[in-house]
Amino acid sequence: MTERYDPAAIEEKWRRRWEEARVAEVDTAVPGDEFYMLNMYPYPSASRLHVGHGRNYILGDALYRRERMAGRKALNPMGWDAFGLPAENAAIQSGVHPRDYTLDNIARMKEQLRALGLLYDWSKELASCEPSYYRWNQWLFLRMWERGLAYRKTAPVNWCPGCRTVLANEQVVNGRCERSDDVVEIRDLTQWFFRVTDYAERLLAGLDALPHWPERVKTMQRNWIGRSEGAEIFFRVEALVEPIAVFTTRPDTLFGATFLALAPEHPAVATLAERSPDRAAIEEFVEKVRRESRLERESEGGVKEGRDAGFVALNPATGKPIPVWIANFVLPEYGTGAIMGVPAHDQRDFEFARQYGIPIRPVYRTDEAELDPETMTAAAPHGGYLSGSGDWNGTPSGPQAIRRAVEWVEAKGFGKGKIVYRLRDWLISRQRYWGTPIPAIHCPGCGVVPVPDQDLPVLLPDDVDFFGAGGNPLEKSRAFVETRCPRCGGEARRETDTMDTFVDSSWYYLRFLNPRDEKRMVDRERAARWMPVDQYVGGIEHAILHLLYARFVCRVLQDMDLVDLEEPFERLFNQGMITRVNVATGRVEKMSKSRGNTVSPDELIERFGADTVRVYTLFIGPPEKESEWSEDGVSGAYRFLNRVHDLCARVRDLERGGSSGGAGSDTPLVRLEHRTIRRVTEDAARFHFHTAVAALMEFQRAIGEALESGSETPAALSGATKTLLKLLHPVAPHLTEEWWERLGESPFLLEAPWPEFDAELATSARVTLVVQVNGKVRGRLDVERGEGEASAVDLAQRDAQIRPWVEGREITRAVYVPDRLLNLVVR
RNA sequence: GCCGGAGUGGCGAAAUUGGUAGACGCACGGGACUUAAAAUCCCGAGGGCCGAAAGGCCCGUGCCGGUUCGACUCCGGCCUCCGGCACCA
Repeated sequence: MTERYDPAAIEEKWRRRWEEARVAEVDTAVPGDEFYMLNMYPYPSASRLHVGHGRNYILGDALYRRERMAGRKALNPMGWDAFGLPAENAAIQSGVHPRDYTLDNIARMKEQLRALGLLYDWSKELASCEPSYYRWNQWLFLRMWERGLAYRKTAPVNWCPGCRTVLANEQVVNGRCERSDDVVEIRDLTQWFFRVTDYAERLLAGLDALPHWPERVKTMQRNWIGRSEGAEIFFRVEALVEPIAVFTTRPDTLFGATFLALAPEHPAVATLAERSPDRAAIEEFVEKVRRESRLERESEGGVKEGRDAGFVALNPATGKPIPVWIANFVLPEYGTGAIMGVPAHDQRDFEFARQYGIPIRPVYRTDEAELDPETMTAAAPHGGYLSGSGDWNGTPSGPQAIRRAVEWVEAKGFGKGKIVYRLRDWLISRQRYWGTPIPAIHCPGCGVVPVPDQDLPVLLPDDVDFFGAGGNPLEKSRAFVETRCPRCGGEARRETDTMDTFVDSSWYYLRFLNPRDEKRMVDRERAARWMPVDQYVGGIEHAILHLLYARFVCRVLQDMDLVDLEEPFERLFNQGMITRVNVATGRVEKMSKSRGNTVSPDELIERFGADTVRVYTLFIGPPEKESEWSEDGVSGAYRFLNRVHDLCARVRDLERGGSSGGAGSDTPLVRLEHRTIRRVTEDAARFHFHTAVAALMEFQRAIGEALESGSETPAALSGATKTLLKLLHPVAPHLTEEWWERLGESPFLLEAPWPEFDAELATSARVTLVVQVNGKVRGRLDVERGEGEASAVDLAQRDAQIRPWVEGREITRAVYVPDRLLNLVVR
């Protein structure tokens, strides 16, 4: 009949045409109607994209193309999160230099992005492993150091004695090194931190100013920041000069504090151990807990364990002595690393107290019912409201009582009100080679000295040894390590820690606006025009860390007056993951390289073309939900594009035959056309391309039927077909560009305006009115739009289907929803 | 335990504010075209019951209850699954 659909030829042709015309490149210096579209940049360790990631980029491209057709000047850049552990592991395992490995993967992934027909402004491309990028990480670090936002402190790390390396949590399996199987030690190392906790309050408050962020992400960030109001209370302890500070969210239960518990890591523990007759036992316990992995120690159902330190503290409220314990469930990094134990009003304290026979003393009588009666009678003879013994009127629990309790604690001089956060400072040090060198120099005389700005960038050396004795390869590079102190000129050592890759990704959205700028990190003026990012698209897995750090760094830059911007991402869209059945486990799991259930788009592109892969990937389901991948549906997408192709060919032949007659302005096809424009426009606005494609499938079929039956003029058919091409373009760009041109229009369809609908024409003239009797559907009436209630009731009563249900009964009520439904309530 | 999300045909799913449940697609069945197959096109289809058929009735959106003329949608209680976080004081 007609020529066959040849996706390979069409797609290569348009990839070239778009590239040659540089359609995606924008001059960020020239003002326009800016729309900044950003995909989270890919991490080129996985060597190939899989369809799970593919959905991110395909959706992003569809949104981008849609914005272009809406007439916006739109920027859609792509960069590479190029540093990181996998590249370094590849070097150790296969001897490939991380740089070669990374650049190789970038090249391959770029090829895949191109094959999918994704339009990026490659003139803005950046890779975080280039000195032109990471020098600004270093510059930022120095500025933060000056402001006290970068600092050093000790923190425990997983140390593998065999590899002489620090391990990531995920490299520790059952307390052993994943690679060498050595038992992992916990070592304290002095490391660099960013003081993100200083910004906790602002980061929390800022969430309220993000109406276009998914609620679930904001909730996750709120929980992560974890603000708690309470009080810091001081307990005098015999044998210690300084009192022990505890943090509690329930100062109102102070009367019920029957023990004090310290984290084994608490600084006072060493002193207590020294002065204890039981020193060996305490130290042994401390060591044991410290060896437990974080995971074990914090896991649900973990065993609570403690040792009585053998000393006594004074409860400031009762003046009575209480025992001091050391307990594994007290965490050193939260609050003060010490708690007051109130077994009557805290589940954990209760369990601990029962286990070790510590008295339980309720403060609120109303809470007694919640307590174990057995233990209560045995251990807690005392009861009574605090109002009786304290200075405030205690209403059990509640924010009111707590607020009053704080005031009371302050008035009595027991302590002071305090807000603590669950959020911890951002550990940016990595004992790795493949990252941004931290620009610091250790001088025996001057201490830790910053690298002067004019010496930036501190280049990552290429010739390092990945083998031999293990450890950070940078430490063994004499050319790198040996340097001079910038202050005294004496011999000194360079810092060999490198930065966490989240530093790279926390400001890259600004750098796309001036990627080759050697004079400054960010361009204030361009940022003022382009920022915030209008639409950020990425996976839900970055909901907390990346997005929180990006918000943090943005505020830091604002405080440094480098940009006038509080929040970097105005609209955020997080796709759900693509899942797939894992043959090994039989379970449906998220698609990931480590689980080995990935599908590469390459083979599908080869078989069906990129347009089919795009249509199917978007058709699979709503993008915000997770979707299970199955290849069974791909042929449906392919068949649809074939039908579009055939339809266009026939419309072209019709036009060649000489068109006669103008397009009708109010025909069934025209009305459907407008209805389809409305549906697709609205669906695309909420990223629901799956229903948009469904609408386009119906539209395509209707045009085909009209063509077959001759019920519409050639002009109407041609107009409808071109509308179909426009609406389909964001999803299937190559095929639609091709037929746009073949039907005599000039390229690019990408630059053609998005069609508009006429609200009047988008509604059909006749509607189906559903008739219910007592809420059950009993018939349907075909009526004029806007049919009145009286005549609808009349029609219904005379309808053969409906009559038997109402005949001989009294209609007590009629609910009429015009153009939709008539419900007759009968008795 | 806490937070978030979900549960609808054989499967992926749709139903924009409470108003025709299952659009669109996959797989399946039947038919057309073909010497044949593939491809393509057309038709059918939630379950049960009645009927020769046309057609009709009942049930049906995880479970139980409620509000309403009317509930996939709202409210209360529960179950299951997925994801995230967690002895956070």
